[in-house]
Order: sequence, then C-alpha cells, then structure tokens
Amino acid sequence: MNIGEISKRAELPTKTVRYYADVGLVKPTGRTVSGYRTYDDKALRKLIFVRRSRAMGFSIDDCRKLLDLFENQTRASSEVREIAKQRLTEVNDKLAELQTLKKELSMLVHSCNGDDRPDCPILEALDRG
Amino acid sequence: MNIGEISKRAELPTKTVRYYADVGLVKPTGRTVSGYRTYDDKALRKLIFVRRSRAMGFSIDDCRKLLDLFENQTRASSEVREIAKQRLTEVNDKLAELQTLKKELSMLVHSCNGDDRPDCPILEALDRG
DNA sequence: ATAAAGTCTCCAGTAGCTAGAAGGTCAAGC
DNA sequence: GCTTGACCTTCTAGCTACTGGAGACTTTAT
Repeated sequence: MNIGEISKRAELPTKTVRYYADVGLVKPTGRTVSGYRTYDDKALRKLIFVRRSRAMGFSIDDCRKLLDLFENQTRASSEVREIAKQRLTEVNDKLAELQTLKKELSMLVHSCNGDDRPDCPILEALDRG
Repeated sequence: MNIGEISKRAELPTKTVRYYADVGLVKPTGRTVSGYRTYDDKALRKLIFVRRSRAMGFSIDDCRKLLDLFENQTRASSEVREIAKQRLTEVNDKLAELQTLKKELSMLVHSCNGDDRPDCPILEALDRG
C-alpha cells in the first residue's frame, strides 16, 4: 500500500500519516525505488490504533508508549493502566475547570440583556473582577 | 510605570506584557529615551481586563474585540453578549466531549486490573475499537 | 566605580498538525 | 510516443499564546 491507500483505510489525512512517519510514531514499512512510502497491514493496524488513541486525547508521546506496550508481549498491564489513569485525571481536571467556567459564563450571559445600549455586566465583571 | 512594575500589578509575566504589546493588544503608553516601555493606569486596567478575559478562555482576538467594546462608550451590549455566548457554546461543546471521554476512560481504567500480566482491555479497545 | 537588577531585541521552541510550492512518478487514453 | 491527471516527494511556513534564552544596553544601589 502506498500512502494514499493506507490513509483512506486508516481514516487519516495523508499529511498526518506523513507527519507520524516523520516523528517516528508509525514508520512506513519501506520505500519503492522511486521513493514512495509503502505500508503493510501491521502498519495500518498501528495507524488505526493511533487514531483511536488520539481521539481519546492521548499525546503523541503517550501514543508512542501505548504503541510500544501494544507491541510488547511481555508488558505489564499496570503500565497501560497508569497512562490511562493519568489521562483520566487530566480529563477530570479539565472538566472541573470548564464546569466552573460554564457557571460563570452562563451567569454573565444571562445577566446581560444584550440590547443596543452600552450597559453590560459582562464588561463590568471583566473590568472590576 | 515600566514593564516590571506593571507586570507585578497586572499579575502577568513581563514576557506576556511584551507579547501583548507586540500583537497590539495592549500597547505601552510610551517609551523612555532609552527605549523602555512605559505604562499608565489605563493600560494597567486593560491588562487586568485581558488577564481576566483570557482566564475565561477568550482568544486574543476575542480579547481585542472585548477591549474595543470596553473602550467604546457607544457600544451595544448585544455585541458583548454575542461573544460571550459563543464562548459559552464552545465551553459546552468541550464539556460534552470530555464527559463522553471520561465515561470511556473510566470504563477502560476500571476494566483493566493493572497487574504484571500483559492482558489489557485498554489496548484491546484501542486495537479493535 | 562597580555590581546587580532591570530592560531591550531577536531567535527558537512548544503540540500537532495543515497548507502550499515546486517538482518527480505512474497508469491510462489517444 | 505523448499528454493528462492523479498521485507522490521534500521543504518551508503558519497556526495559538506564549516562554526561554542569548547578547547588549540602562538604571539603581552600594
């Protein structure tokens, strides 16, 4: 498979597949004489793995670790779990932050009548705190 | 006030104050003969306004708009409200996304016993979907 | 007079792509 | 054989909002 084909199958832009190759995340299996990247089914599986990992918000570096563990038959599942747990913590932190923000913003949006007059509690809040 | 003083008062790193000057968000009031940036109280107020806006997640561009509206006495509060409403929508979208993610990750983390054996439902999920 | 602290500009790096330019390659059709 | 078009290559630059550091100048304190 060349890059166009594998991109379609992995449901990733070719640009992204090339980027993953550049950063050494999923390298092409080989190259044709003319320099085209070639990929096999194993690489496809990895790319899909990475797409799903990225969709869960794992960083490229985490993806690298997860991919290594995925490949390593003598892994300890605790290592995988640890990475996922850390991600979960991040998600929870972000959730808490956004929930607070949502409350604040909702309050402000509701307190402003949004007409053609200049009076605005939103601006006042940003100004006076 | 020079940049160090205003940074302290605005509770922003000097680097950031300089950056805001560079992108034309909050420009220094003037310069000394030797080239030092100088700021007055009005600029301080703007910097604090920007810090609070950024803390609410508004982009630099939104901050520019908000600052313009803040300065403009003939503004319509509807314009401010619109910007805040859009931000609220973004926050709500992100919240929904993270809540879904949290559920998925929690499930995975709980399903993995995390011992020294290789079997791992997390990796399986990332592999098989 | 000198040392320390403050400030200046400019360059590079962060994360994870994405867009575009300039060019080489390959298969199909005429 | 030649052209067209789709594909591929590398390289550079841009996105967001800073942040770090180098090298040089200024101000302040002792």
